Amino acid sequence: MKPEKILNISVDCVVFGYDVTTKSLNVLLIKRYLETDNDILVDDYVLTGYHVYTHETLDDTATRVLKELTGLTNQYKKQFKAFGSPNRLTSEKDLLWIKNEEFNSRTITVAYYFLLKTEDVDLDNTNNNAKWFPITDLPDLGFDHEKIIKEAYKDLKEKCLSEPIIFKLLPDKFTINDVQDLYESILGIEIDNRNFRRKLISKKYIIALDEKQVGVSKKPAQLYMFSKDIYDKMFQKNYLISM
Amino acid sequence: MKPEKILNISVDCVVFGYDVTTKSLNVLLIKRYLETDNDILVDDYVLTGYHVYTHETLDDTATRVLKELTGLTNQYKKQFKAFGSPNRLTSEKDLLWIKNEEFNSRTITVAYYFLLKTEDVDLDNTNNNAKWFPITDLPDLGFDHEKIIKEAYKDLKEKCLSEPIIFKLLPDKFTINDVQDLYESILGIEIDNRNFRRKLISKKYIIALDEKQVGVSKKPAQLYMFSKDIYDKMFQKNYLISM
DNA sequence: TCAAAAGTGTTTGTCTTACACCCATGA
DNA sequence: TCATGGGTGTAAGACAAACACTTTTGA
Repeated sequence: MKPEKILNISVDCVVFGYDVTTKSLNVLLIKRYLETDNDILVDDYVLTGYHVYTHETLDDTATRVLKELTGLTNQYKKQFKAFGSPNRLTSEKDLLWIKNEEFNSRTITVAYYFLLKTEDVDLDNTNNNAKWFPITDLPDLGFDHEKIIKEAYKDLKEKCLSEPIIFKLLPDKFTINDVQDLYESILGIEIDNRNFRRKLISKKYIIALDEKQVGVSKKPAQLYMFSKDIYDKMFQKNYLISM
Repeated sequence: MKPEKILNISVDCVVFGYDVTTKSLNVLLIKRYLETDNDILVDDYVLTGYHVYTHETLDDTATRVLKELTGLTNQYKKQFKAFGSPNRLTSEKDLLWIKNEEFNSRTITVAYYFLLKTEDVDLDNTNNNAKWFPITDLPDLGFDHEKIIKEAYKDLKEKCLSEPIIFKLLPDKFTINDVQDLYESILGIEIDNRNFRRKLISKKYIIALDEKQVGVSKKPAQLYMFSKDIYDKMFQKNYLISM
């Protein structure tokens, strides 16, 4: 039985990756290009996404979409919002583009974001014209995808304050300063290094390894890892009313 | 032009209301009943919900659904999750029920919750067999609506810790103990009255009125109100990393 | 030996917690 | 005058914030 697309329901994925060396939080986007003999009709970027198949859950669709783009499975994903405005795909450009595609202009999309390690993604093996863009410097975007990315980013900012999802963006072994840099990138703030260090090291689920950085041309830093096991065991949501 | 339903996309609404006198957080549910000559085929409750119309945004649909059930508009609403499992409507009961309705068994629903003051809802004027149930004592529920309610409740628990949405569930004039009781109901915890009082009163957006309770048979309590204006002005999300 | 980033302590103030009794009122 | 829920204060400990210099390393 051939899988059957639901023509008016899609899943779009905001793929976040963090580049440790440039200290940049990035989003993975796909080139959209259409021209006639004389004219460039469409030349921008969009999120990766696809129809939901009739036999799939929404989570399944998101997982499939990520796998097709990056080859990766088992990445952190979160469904954060559905977008369903009747005119979300009705700009001139978007209608032109849709003409060549198989989907309904009245499509509702369920949006997910993924957090993954950029080092796990090999863009040269994708034939999608996929490219990383810093969240602070996005290109021209098609459909309502700028809005979707903004919402994903907002949710990520909030979530990273209350859950240790930030480690999904880092290599398994990281330095304290890596974590601080990442928080600073995501939140757009500066953090005092001494206070941050003390706070992070005091968490029982942050484990110092018997290892230091290698191949750096300066003093090599202590490496740490995040223990999900310990986190899960000790963590109980603390109900501190702090509005 | 007659509004046209999208047959595979719906919005379901979890309507939360708080009953100050019984100190119970309640959900508004609708009776679902179907019988043959001999048999009761369906006898349970469901959330209020409806198809999305082609010209509507998802928010529009939610607003319309609430208005049709309660007559209310301008209530706090939040889209919290989309549900799209292929078998979310495929229990025997649900299929029987759907046969009499106009929708597709492969329907995706975008779920919202509303927070409102029970006193604003006049159930006698609705002809929907709608009824309030305590969140702690829900009846047998149709479709995947138990799951939807659980997720809504989870989101509410989290949100009420970081945003002052709790006041949407209270009358405009309330006592400190009302607020404490409500937090205790939602979170299922006990809170120290003196500490809570101090903390709440210290918020600049909690304003003591020149008024006390009337018609109570004990010492009447001081009344307060919540000032959204002050809250909005002073509030900037404080980025305290507290995982 | 130098450049660069890693790493380190203390103080001050604020916030959280734990805890028990008196007060004002209407019946 | 009594029953009921409203309202009050303090001390101890934990946590957050501000702040500048020394150390280690590879080049």
